[in-house]
Amino acid sequence: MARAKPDQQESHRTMQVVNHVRAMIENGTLKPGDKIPPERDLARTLLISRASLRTGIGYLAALGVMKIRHGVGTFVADGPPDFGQDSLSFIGALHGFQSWQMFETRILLETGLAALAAERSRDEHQAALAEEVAEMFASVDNPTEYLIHDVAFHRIIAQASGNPILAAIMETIVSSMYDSRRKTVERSIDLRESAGMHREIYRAIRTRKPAEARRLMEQHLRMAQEAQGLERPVGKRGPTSGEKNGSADESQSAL
Amino acid sequence: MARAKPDQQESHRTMQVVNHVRAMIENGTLKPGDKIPPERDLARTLLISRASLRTGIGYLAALGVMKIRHGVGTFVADGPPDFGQDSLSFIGALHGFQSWQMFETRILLETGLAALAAERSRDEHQAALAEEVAEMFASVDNPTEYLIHDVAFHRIIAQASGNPILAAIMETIVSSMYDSRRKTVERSIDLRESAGMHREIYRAIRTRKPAEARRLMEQHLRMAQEAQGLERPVGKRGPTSGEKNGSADESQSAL
DNA sequence: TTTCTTTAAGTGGTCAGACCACAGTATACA
DNA sequence: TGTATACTGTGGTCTGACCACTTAAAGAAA
Repeated sequence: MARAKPDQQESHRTMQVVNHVRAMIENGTLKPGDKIPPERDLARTLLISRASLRTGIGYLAALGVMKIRHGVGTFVADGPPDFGQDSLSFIGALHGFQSWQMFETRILLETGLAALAAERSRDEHQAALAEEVAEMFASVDNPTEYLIHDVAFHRIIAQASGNPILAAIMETIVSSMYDSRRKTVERSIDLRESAGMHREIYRAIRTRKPAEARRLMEQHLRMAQEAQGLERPVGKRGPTSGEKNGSADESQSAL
Repeated sequence: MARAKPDQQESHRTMQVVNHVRAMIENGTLKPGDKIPPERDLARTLLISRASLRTGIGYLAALGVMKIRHGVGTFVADGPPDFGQDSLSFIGALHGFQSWQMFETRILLETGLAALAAERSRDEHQAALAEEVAEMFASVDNPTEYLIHDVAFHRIIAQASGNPILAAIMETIVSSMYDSRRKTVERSIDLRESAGMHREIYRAIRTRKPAEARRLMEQHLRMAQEAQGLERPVGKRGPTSGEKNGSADESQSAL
C-alpha cells in the first residue's frame, strides 16, 4: 500500500513569496547579508497584499533564512548557517529531548568533524585555530572571554571540515547548549587544562591525523560533559514501557 | 572584546503566541496530534488580533511544530520529529550545499545510529526491522514499494538508537533526499542485493555487534551513493571564484 | 563651529473587519 | 436509498489605517 506523500505545502501566497525569494537566492540575485525591498514595495511587485507577504517573510525568518530588524529592514541571513534559533529547542520540548542526548549528538558530530578537518583543513583554518588556542590560554582567568574562543575554535573546525551541512547542524546544537555551557564554564573548571586539550586537538589536525583528532575530540567532549554533571544514566535503554514523560522533571529538558 | 549575543527575537506578539504554545507543550496540555483552538477563539483568548496570532502560528508551522490544514484546523505535529520540510532545502540553497555533502552527512549519522541501535535496540525494534527486511525481499520487483520499506528500515534504526535528536536530524536529511532516491531506485539497481545488505545490517544489530553494524551500514550507503553517480568530486574545496551555479545542472542541487 | 535636541522620513508591527476558499456534515430532493 | 445541495466551521487573503522603532536630517543651544 503505497500511501502518497502528504506534502502539505503551506498556503498559496506564502509559497509564492517563499519561492520568489528562493529563486532570487538560487540565481544569485540575493546573497547573504543583502537587504530585500520594503514590505510595501515587494508586496506591490508580487501583486499580493502586504499581509500575505509578511506571512511568507515570517516563514523564512523562522527557518533562519531571513533576519528582520524592526525599523530598519529585512535581510538575508549571513554568518554561519544554522537551522534557526528555536527549531531544535522547540522540537526538543515537543519530543522530550534530554541533555545526554544532546551531548551524544554533539560528540558524534564533532568527532566526525574533527577527523574531516584533519584531512581537509587549509592553512587559513589552521592559522585561525592556532590563534584561538592562543586566545584561550590568554583568557584562562576570564571564563566569559574564554567561552567565546572555545566556541570559535569548534566553529572553525566545522568550517575546516569542508562540509557546511555538518557545520550547520553542529552550529544549531551548540547554540542551543550555549546557556548551560556558560554556567558551567563560569563556575570553576580548569580552563588551563581545557585550553591544553584544545591545543592537542589543533596539533592533530595540523599534522593531519584524523584518527587522533577524533580521539582527542571525543576525550575533550566527554570531559566537558562530566564537568557539567550530565553523565549518561547507566542501564536503562530508553524509556521502558510506561512513563514517556512525567510532567516537569527539571533535570531533563536542558534545552 | 566580548560582543553581546545579538539574540534578535521575533516581534513581541509573535513570541507571545510561541511562548504560549510552548508552555502548553511543556506542561503537557498540548501533545503531538492535538488540535489547537480556532484562530478566532485563540486570538480572543490571548487578547491579540487574529493577524498577529497567525504570524505566531505560521512561525511554528515553519519550524515543523504545527501542521495547518485549511478548512480543518491546526494541529501539533506528530510522527517522527524533524526540522521542518524546507529548512534544510532552503539553507542548502542559500549556502550551496552539494549532494556529496548530503551523503557524507548521512553516512556519518547513520553509521553512528546503526552502532547505537546495535547496543540499545529492544525486541520490538528488532522485530520491526525483521519485518521490513522481509517486506523488502517481497517487493524486489516493485521499486516504489521497496523504497517505502527501505525508508522504514532506516527510520526504525533511528528510533532504536534511543537518541531522538539524531533521529530527527536523520529524518530531515533523508526526507530532503527522497526525490532523487526515488528516481535512482526506479531505474534498475539490484534490489535483491540491496535487500540482502539490509538483512546483514539487521543481523548485526540483532546480535549486538556495533562495529559490524557500523561497517555494514557504511558499506551499504556508499554503494547507494555510487549507484546514484554522486561520487565526491576530487580537488575543488568549495566554490572557487566563478560559476556558483549554472541554472539547472541536475548533478548538484539534489536538495 | 560644535554639540545636543527636535523633527521627520522610512520601515517593520499590529489592529480591525470584511470576504474568500476549503472540508466535512446535515439536509433536501429525486 | 442515494445523490445533490446547502450550511457550518476553519483557515486564507485583502484593505487601509495606525503604532513603534531606527536613522538621519534639521534646528537650537553652547
